[in-house]
Amino acid sequence: MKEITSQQQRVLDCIQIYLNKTGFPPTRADICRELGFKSPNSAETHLRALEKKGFISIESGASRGISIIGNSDLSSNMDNNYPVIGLVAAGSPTLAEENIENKISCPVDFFSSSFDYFLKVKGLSMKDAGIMEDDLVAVKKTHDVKNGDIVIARIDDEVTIKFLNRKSPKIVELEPANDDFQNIIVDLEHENFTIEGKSVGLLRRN
Amino acid sequence: MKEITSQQQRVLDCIQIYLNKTGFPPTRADICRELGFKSPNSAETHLRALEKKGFISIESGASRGISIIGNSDLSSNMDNNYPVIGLVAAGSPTLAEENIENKISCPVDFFSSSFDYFLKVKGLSMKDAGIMEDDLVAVKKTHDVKNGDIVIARIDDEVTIKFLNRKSPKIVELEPANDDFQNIIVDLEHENFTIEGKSVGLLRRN
DNA sequence: TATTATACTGTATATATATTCAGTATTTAT
DNA sequence: ATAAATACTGAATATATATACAGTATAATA
Repeated sequence: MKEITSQQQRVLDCIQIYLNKTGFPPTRADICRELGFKSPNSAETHLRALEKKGFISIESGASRGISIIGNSDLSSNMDNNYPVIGLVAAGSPTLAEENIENKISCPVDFFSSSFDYFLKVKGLSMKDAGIMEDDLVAVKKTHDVKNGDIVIARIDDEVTIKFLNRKSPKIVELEPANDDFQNIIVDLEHENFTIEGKSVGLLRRN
Repeated sequence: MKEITSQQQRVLDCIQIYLNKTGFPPTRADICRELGFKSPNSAETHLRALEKKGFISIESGASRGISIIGNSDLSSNMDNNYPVIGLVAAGSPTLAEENIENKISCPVDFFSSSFDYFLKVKGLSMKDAGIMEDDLVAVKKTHDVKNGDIVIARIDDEVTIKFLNRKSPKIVELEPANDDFQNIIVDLEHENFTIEGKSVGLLRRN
C-alpha cells in the first residue's frame, strides 16, 4: 500500500461519507459535486490512483462500482479489533507485538472509557476483586491514575496488575486482592517503575 | 411495516448478498440474473413493493440507488442489542420486559456461545467465582445444563445465580461461591423450580 | 534533463440503467 | 363480483454514468 496524497484522501473520505449517507457509492459526477471539481475526469483519475494504490476496487463498466478495500465494518458500526496480550505471572513481561495472542472485535464504546488492549490475567492475586485466571482486563494506556485504581504496572521488567496506593512521593504500594499475596512496596528512587495503564473493565469468556 | 412475501424476501436477501459481495447494490438486471427473472420489470415491481412496505428506499433516477432500511450494521458486522436485566436479590424476580434496565450493543459471537441477555448481579453470593455486585453475566436461555455450570434458576418466584449440583432426580442443590452463604436444597416435588439459563460469560464495566 | 505522478478543465460518446408501457395470469381482499 | 396486490414476460427509451481523448500545469523522481 503506497502513500496516499491529501487530495486522494479527500476523495476516499468522500466515498465513505457518501456510502454512510446513502448506502451506495457515488458516481464520478457525485464526487465532483461534493469536492467542487468541474470535470468528471478529475474524479476518474483520482479513483484510478486510489485503485492502483490498493485503497479501492473498481468494477469495470458498472455504475457506482466502487468498493473500499479493507473495510469490513462498513459504516456506522464502530467496532474495533483489540489485541489480547498475555500477562506472564513472572518473567518476560513486555506488552509488545509478539505477545499478542489474538484479537477481539468489540465496540469502541463498550466500556465507560476508551481502552487500548485486553490483558489476559495469570494467577489469582486479584481474585477478591473478582479478577480470575484467564480473565481479560480492558486496559487503557494512561498515567492518570488514582489511589484505589486497578493499575497495570511495570517494575523493572515485570508486569503486574494490582491496586495502586501511593504512600509518599517516593514510595508506591501495589496491593493484591488476595490474602495469600503480599503487598509490593516500590522505592521509586531505586527501582524502575512505570504505570502502563489502568483497568477500565473486564471480560470473561467461559 | 407490512408483511413481506416469500418472493420479496428473496429479492431483499439478494440485495443484501450482492452488497456483502461487491460493496454496492445490484441493478435490476443483476437481480434478474441472480434470481432467474427474464424481465427487468420483474425486479422493478418487487423493488417498488419492498419500498412501499418500508424495507428499502430507492433513490429516483440513480443507478443502483437501493438502500436497505434499518440496516445500520450493513454487512459482516454482526452486532446485536442485548437487554440488561436486573437481578433483584430477593423478592420480585421476573425476567420480563419491565425489568430491562438498558441495552448493550455487542457482537453476537462475543462469547463462546450465543446468549440472550445480560443479567445484572446483586449481592456477593458468587464472589469466589469472580462474580461481583453489578457485574453483567451473559446468559444463554437453555435447559441444557450440567453439574458445575453457573445457572440462573428460579425457585417459585425468586431468581438466583448459583452453581448447579443435581443430587438425585428429585433433589437439586444450588451452591453459592461464598462461605457466608448456604447451599440451597430444592425439592423438585414440593417446590416450583425452573432453570432459566446458564452463564456463558461476564462483563464488568468500572 | 526527461519522465512520471499529481491535479485539474472540457468535450464527447458508447453503454449501463432506471423506468414506462403493454400484456397475461393467479391470488387475496372487500 | 370487483378491485387490488402479486408475479411475471417482453419491448422501448430517456438518461445516468463510465470512460476515452485532448489539453494545461506543477511537483516529484531518475
